[in-house]
Amino acid sequence: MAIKSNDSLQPLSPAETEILRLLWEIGTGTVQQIYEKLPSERQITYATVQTLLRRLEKKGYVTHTIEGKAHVFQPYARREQVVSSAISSFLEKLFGGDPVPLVQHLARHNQITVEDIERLRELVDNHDSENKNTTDNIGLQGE
Amino acid sequence: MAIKSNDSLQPLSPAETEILRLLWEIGTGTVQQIYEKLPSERQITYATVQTLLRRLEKKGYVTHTIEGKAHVFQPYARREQVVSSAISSFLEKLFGGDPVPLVQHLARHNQITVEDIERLRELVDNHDSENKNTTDNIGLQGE
DNA sequence: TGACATGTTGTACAAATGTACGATATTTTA
DNA sequence: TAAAATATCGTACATTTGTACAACATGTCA
Repeated sequence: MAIKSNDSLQPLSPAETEILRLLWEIGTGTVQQIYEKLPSERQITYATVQTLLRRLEKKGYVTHTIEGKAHVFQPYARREQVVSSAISSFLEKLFGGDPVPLVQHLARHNQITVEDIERLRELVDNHDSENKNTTDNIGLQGE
Repeated sequence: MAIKSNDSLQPLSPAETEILRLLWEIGTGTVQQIYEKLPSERQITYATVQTLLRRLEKKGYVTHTIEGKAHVFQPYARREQVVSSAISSFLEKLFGGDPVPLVQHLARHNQITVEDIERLRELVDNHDSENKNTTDNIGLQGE
């Protein structure tokens, strides 16, 4: 079966996201390798990981080449894009698209530190010099 | 049917989250009112909103009282808690639990401004004086 | 080269999700 | 008070999701 064409990916389910993330981490890998990378509390079988990878491929998020008898998977869709759209739809559902409450929540719960924020500020500052008018850009636009 | 007891809520689906958020916004409301609050692009029927509210109630996220012939719904689970757990599981799947890449992404894409970050810093700073040792608290712990 | 180990494929299947219709009950209102 | 409007309730139903087994294929190693 042909994989889905690259543009406009089908939605990623949570379990699929989890697997895709592991693949991003190792760059490229077999079912085995991904399976092994699962935290031990995560009790699913090899077969399940395999199914998830099959689905990811069908949806156009990964591809594979064959090496020996095993499939070697690698990410296919651009990570940046996948992450973007995951964040967008998450923000949309939970906060109507406004990212600020999300970040506030993280700050309040000490999940980001002063240092993190310091670093962020530099990030935004630099970005600013290339893209003016960052100041009032709140929220997501396209929907 | 009895609603689920308050502790350890069942998972929220995206569509349910969307509806619950609207209810949070208006505080209290009938199916009608929530239905009307949906963005016009969101093409679902009154009946669907109703079903979603029924499911939210069954899962313990909302309750209702009766007013005239209509049900008036209101949030039941603590918003803070719901948001927390939604963010946690989102972060878990997409970034293995680390919130920093998420915030970085938002910063890079100009979805949070320098001002936002400034405000955040104050937030964290104040928090710091009450809870020492925020400095190296990165990521989520419990899993 | 043949048995063993390890992969993949086909398939399954219950539960959750998204969506909504039709019947029935109950207010309103003319 | 009868009809119109509006709710709820029961139910349905196609998909997607999470999970996994059994059968079959194929490298690999003794």
